[in-house]
Amino acid sequence: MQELCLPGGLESDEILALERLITARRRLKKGETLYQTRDPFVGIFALRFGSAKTAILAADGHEQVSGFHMVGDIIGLDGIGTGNHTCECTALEDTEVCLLPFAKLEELARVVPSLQQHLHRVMSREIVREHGVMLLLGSMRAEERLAVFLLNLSQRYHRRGYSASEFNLRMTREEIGSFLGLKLETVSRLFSRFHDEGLVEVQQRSVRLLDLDALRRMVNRPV
Amino acid sequence: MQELCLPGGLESDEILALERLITARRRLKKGETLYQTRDPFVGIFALRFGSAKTAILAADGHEQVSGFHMVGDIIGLDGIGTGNHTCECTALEDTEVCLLPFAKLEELARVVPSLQQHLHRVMSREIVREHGVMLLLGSMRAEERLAVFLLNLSQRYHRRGYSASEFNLRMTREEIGSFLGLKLETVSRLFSRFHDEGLVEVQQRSVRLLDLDALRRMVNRPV
DNA sequence: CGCACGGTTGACCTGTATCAAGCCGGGTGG
DNA sequence: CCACCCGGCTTGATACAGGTCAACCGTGCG
Repeated sequence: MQELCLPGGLESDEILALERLITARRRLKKGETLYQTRDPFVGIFALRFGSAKTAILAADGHEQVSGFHMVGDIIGLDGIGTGNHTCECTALEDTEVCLLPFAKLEELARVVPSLQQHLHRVMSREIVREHGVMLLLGSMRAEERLAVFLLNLSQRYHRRGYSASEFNLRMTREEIGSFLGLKLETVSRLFSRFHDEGLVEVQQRSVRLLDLDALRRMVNRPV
Repeated sequence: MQELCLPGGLESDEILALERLITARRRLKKGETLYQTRDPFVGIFALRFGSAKTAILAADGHEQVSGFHMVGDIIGLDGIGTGNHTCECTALEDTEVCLLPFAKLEELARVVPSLQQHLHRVMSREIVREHGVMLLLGSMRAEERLAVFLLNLSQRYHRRGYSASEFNLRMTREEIGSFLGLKLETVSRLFSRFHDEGLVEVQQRSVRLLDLDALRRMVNRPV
C-alpha cells in the first residue's frame, strides 16, 4: 500500500501527517457507487482493498468504462478541474477507500515538497495511462486490445504480489467490452479463441495466462 | 493568453513571478518537434501562438495523434510522472512556446496557493479531456466522431475570439483520422457526406459549419 | 431448487478498412 | 511566368472485422 498509494519517498513523520488527513474511510458493497457524475468534488480516494471501475456517462445515457482500479490506486482526479466529478466510480466487489480531502492535501503539499512531487507524478501517470488507452482504442484490433488488457492486469497483480499468470476477473464481459470499445460477444469469442490457441485458460471469471510471450508478441506485431 | 495559459485568478505580481520563470521561448517551424518520446522532461510548455499535435508512438512504430493544441494550451504534462516524455509534440505550423521549468514551477506553487490550484486544475482538465477522447474512440460511430471533432474545434476557436463557424484546419486528413481512430479515406468521405447534407462547406483545409445544431444532434443521438 | 443473470455460440449484416485510380492546388525550377 | 510535380485529397469497388440478433447454457444466489 505504502508503495502504491500516495506516499513514496516520504519520511515516516510525513506519512503520519498524510494519514492524519484521512478524514473518512468508506466501505462499499459490490455495485455501490463511490461518486457519480456531477457530484461535488471534495477529495481524492485511495483504494485500500477491493476493486472498482470508473465510467464516463455519454450524452445519450450509455456509459463507457474508463478504467479498472485495484488496491493502491488513486481515484477521483477528474473532479479537481471543475469541482465536480465528471465520471462515476462503482465498486466491483466489497471495497474500502479512504478519502483525502483535496484542500488539505494541497495545504500539506505546500510544506512537504516530496508529497507535492508525488501528487504531480500520480496525476501525470494517469494522463499517460489514458494515452495508452487512446492508443488501444484508436489503433488496435480486437485481439490486440484483449491481449493488452490481460497483460496489463497481469502486470498489476504481479506488482501487488499476486500471480502474474493466474487471477480472477472482477468485471463482466460487458464491462471489459465497454472498456475496450468492443461488444461482450466479441470479448467472449476472443476468450474462446485464445483458449483454442492455447494462450489462456478461462473459466468464467478465473483466468490463467498460459503463454505470456505469445500475448506480448500479439501486441508488438511488427506493422 | 492570460485567461487560457497557466495564470487564472492570480495577482499581477504573482503573474510577474511566473513570467520570471520563463527561461526560454522556442520557435518551431512547421513540422519541427518540440520534444520526442523518451526526451528528458524539464518542464511544461505554454503555446504562445501557432498550433501543434501530440502523438503516441506505438510498439510497432506507427503513431497515433493524441491531441491538437492551440494558443494558450499547456503541453508536456505527460513527462512529469517518469521524468521522460511519453509522447512527441510536433508543430503544425510556425509556432512559439515558452518553457516553464517544472522544478521552479513547483517551488513557486508552494508559495502561491492560487498557482498551485491552477496547476492542479490544468492537469485534471487534461485527464477529463482524455476521458472525452476515450468515449469518442470507444463508443462513437465515425460520423459522430467527426462531428465531435468539428464542434470541439469550433468551441475552442470561439473561446479564443475567432469565429465558431469558420476556420482553417491546421492538420491533414490523415492526422484527423489518426486522432479519431479512422482512416483518412473515411474522414474524407465523411466531409463529403456532411457537405451533401448541407452541414458544412469544406474546401481543403478551410471549413465552414453551416448547421451547428444538426452536428450537435448527431452527437446527442438518443441511444 | 429454481430462476435470473452472465456467458457462449451461431448466422447474418454493416460500417469501415483496404486497394486502387485519378484529381487538385501550391510550390519549385526552368 | 508557366509547366510540372508531388503531397494531400477525393472517389469508387471490394473485403472483412466486428456488430447485431437470437438461441441456448451454466452457475451461483436467494
